[in-house]
Amino acid sequence: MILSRTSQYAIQALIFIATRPSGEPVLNREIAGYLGVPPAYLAKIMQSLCKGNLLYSFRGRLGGFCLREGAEKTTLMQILIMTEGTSFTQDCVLGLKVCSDATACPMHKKWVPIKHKIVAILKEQSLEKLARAVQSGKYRLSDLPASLLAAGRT
Amino acid sequence: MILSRTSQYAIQALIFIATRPSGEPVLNREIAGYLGVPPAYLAKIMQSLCKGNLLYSFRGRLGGFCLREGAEKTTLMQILIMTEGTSFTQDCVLGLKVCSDATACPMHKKWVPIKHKIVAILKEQSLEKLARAVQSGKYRLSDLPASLLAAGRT
DNA sequence: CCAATTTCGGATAAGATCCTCCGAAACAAC
DNA sequence: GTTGTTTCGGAGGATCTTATCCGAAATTGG
Repeated sequence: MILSRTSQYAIQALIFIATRPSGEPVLNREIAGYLGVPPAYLAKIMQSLCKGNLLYSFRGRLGGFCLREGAEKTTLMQILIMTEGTSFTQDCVLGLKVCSDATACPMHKKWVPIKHKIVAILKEQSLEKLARAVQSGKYRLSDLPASLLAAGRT
Repeated sequence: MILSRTSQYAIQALIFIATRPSGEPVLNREIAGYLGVPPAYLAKIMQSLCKGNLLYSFRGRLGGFCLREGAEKTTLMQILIMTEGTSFTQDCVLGLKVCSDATACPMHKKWVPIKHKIVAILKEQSLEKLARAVQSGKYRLSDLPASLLAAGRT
């Protein structure tokens, strides 16, 4: 798998929040229900996204999570650095500790352009943009069928 | 990490064997020593590569591993399917169980071309080709300094 | 204040990956 | 046959990721 579950859940959750009216806290329970992911685990991820200054959290009756000001501009690259660390676009494909243009593994020359392309695409995708894509109805954020999702919303 | 340790060790080991005279068995101990990887673990990986019909194994005094006939033509893609399964180039980036052109996640359209490019490159790289690159001296297969590697060879 | 709701924080369990160990089997050299 | 070498196969441990649970703290509404 190219991305950890944690990263996938984090991205999905953030996009979901970005599709909702900004400023209105969204419940962890609602997000987990919509995405079909384990609520207790998602809660941990949400916590770390708060610590990463992407989200505000509110406890109690009108509680939940919402994006910090400006967080709609966050790119997938920034999110992944938070969840996967910096190494995931830097490490050598073959696992060599040092692998640069000067001292390269036999895949280096072929791999570097791919890596750059991936990073470029990840930096292009903002939460705002991805949320709009979902809102357009052309793209999905969840495996759950639309009928179930609509039911959960009421 | 984009590739599992197991996959990395497998690829490294196979390329290493491909750099050696074909038909002469190479010891697991020698491979592990050259690559700087845990010998007992590598031994398990070698076993599975035998079962995958990439290697012959010989026990006893003149034992070791060598490539099966034609195995120099094996591509990285074939090796990775053995070690990672078929999912690693198929799965959705965001983790959706179903994500196709018809019913796509918001990253799908951007991601698919990258995935195809990766697969294309993996299919281009044969053990033969990679071994020659290492033999040319321009590329390295190991983190260990050349001085140690030369010492180990005697 | 009290009750209900929600996140927080820590502990812990389940699963996968990574890694080690050891006896057994196969093989070569003597 | 004996000895030394090597892979084979199974069992187990270490560590990381994924996931669960629960009491505590914060917040709202009555």
